[in-house]
Amino acid sequence: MNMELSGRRKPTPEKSHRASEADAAEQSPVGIGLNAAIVAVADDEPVALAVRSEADAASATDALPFGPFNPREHRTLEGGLRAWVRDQTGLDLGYAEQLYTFADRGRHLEPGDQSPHVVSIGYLALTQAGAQHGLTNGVWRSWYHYYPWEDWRKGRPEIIARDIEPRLKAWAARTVTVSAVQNPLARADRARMCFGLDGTAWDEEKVLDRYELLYEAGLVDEAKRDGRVSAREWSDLPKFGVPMQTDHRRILATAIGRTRAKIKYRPVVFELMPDEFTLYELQKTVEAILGPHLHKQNFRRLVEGAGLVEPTGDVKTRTGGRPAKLFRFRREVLLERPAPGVRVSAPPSRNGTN
Amino acid sequence: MNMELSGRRKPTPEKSHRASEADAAEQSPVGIGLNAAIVAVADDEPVALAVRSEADAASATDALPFGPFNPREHRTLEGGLRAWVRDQTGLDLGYAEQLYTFADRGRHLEPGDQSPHVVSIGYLALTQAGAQHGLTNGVWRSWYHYYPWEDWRKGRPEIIARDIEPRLKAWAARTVTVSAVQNPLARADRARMCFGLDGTAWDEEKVLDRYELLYEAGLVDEAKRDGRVSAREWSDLPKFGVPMQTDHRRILATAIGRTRAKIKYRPVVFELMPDEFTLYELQKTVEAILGPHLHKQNFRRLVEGAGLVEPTGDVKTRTGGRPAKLFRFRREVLLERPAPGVRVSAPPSRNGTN
DNA sequence: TAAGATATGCTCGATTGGAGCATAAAATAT
DNA sequence: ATATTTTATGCTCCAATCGAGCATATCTTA
Repeated sequence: MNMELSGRRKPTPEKSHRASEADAAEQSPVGIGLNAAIVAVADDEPVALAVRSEADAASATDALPFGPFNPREHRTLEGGLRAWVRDQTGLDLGYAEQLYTFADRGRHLEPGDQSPHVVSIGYLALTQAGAQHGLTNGVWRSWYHYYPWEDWRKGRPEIIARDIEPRLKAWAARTVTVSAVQNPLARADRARMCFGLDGTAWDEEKVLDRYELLYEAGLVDEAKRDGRVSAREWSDLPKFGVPMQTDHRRILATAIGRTRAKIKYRPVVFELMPDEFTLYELQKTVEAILGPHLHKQNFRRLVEGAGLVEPTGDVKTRTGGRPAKLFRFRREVLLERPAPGVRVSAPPSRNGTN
Repeated sequence: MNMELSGRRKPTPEKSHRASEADAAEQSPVGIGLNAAIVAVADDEPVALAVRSEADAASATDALPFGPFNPREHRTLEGGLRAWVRDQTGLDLGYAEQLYTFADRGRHLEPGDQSPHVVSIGYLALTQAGAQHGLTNGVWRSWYHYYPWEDWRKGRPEIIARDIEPRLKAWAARTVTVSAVQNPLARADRARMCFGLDGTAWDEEKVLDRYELLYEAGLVDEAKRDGRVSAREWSDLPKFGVPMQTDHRRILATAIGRTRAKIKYRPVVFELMPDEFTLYELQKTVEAILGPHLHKQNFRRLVEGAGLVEPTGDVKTRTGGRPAKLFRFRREVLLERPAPGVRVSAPPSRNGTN
């Protein structure tokens, strides 16, 4: 809930009433950067492509592939993105969608820093992790490397109860409840909603909210790096995931949340799959992304019933048991129903407390 | 489906492998503009705030409120937006969310035009249309002023069968089916999906897709203005909604689509309502946005059952019949369920042909 | 050849949500 | 006043959806 209200009132020149867009360029030249969160699933593990920031060899951190947007060279943002992603990593992106534009990174600059402002536009791309796609730079790293609290594949991750919950509660208690306007939700409530504390349900889509809460509370490394006061109030902090350059972890969190949401109402899983696959492989891929809460028989029924797949006629043997039929994505669904996706129900509250 | 693949391959300097974001600023200084699609519902009519572009008095067109983003003055995009929206229109925005960043507007420039590139970041804001909010500039105009084909309140709008369908079919027939790679969906299929032709269901969220299809087909005024070839192949075109400056109609279309989608899974309707309201007023507001496909009794049951509202104890008389109970939004739901919204089912195919 | 593993079909029951009937309580017409 | 109209609101019925489990098929492996 971005409810920040700016109290400032600047003088109103006549000109501000004119909707001439050319004004903007004169007033605030900034650089446009494109960040790509390139997502795949490799061996039932959800991964993202990371590169190493070499800006400072000593303190090299992970980063998302990044490139400038040059409007003279590329007509569209997405075109520019595809071009440098290919140059930089060797990947030809298939599916790509815009995520969010981040510009409020003043907090990342040292006071007095005069470096130019950069607006970065985050993109989500889905691809297959197979080596056949000619990756030349960067490495696939598990999502959960950066966000261990998101990994519910073996039940509720320990880090939540052990490291996160007590500190967030302490952080919440530390506050006078200032203006409810600026902070529409109290800290304790936000912590409860985000991390499913006290019996509240876990919402796998709130990836960004969770990361930002940890940032605000000063728990993730980026908070300390950025000089957040809240980060100075802790001692002996354990590791809350691997940090990334500037705000790349925010962008990747946005990408993960979007992927988890979108997979449910658009047939985007198939961007992550090879041409032919078994239904169980498909299920494993969905579970890698959402968490393992799927009933096998029902998953089959839903996917087949929605007309999302069709059998190729072949079977895949060596599955360890009865050979599985191979299926392919039925592209025609796109011409039939308006919005099919892999509908999956909410997990039956595997939350322990409830 | 933005599947455009850039075939270009530019030289790969060493530096492009470095993820230093500062590069961007040096390479492509552009202006950042913020566009606000400010949405409200007035007298059961969904409206957006429009200002008049005075750039050229002779050919004044409607525009969305627009302002530059100056990173030196504002720390966040949203903060900057709120500031100039207030200065320009007198409105204090409540709810606001980022929509999309548009940068590919080379097509809007005359060949050889050297004017600086502007990236514009679109925002959606929801507010109440009441005069008490001190509007000082701009006018509320109905959505359907700009997109008459979106107005299904009295059934399928005539303009679809009379003006749109035949021309889109002609436009589709005019084509050799070039590469299926660049055009993942054939023109005819896109037309059918977007406008619910030939018995296909109407998807009220596809507002942007519909507008962009009409643009591509050269039917909306902006296409002619931008010198689109497809626009030159028509004669005696009727009016396909009122045009707007540059790509503001795209932005507003995005806003409308997002509003229609979001109202279903987040309690955002209440941003459009006064503090107290009757359930019927709430229903009318939802219907203004989505179209009138709601069963009154069920709507009540769903809204009350979801715990979205609570009675104030008062009633509103002078409703023309039995006085209606007044309700208010139960803000506590935000602390309970993860994602409540005004769940409404798909319209029972009010499509005529099926 | 038996045991184990995976694939796949089918049924049952709870929940959800669409549709309509019936009644309550006001405004308005007669 | 009384009847009629209009809106509000409670309740029931029914179809579709979906979670859950049983049963069976067909392979691999010991």
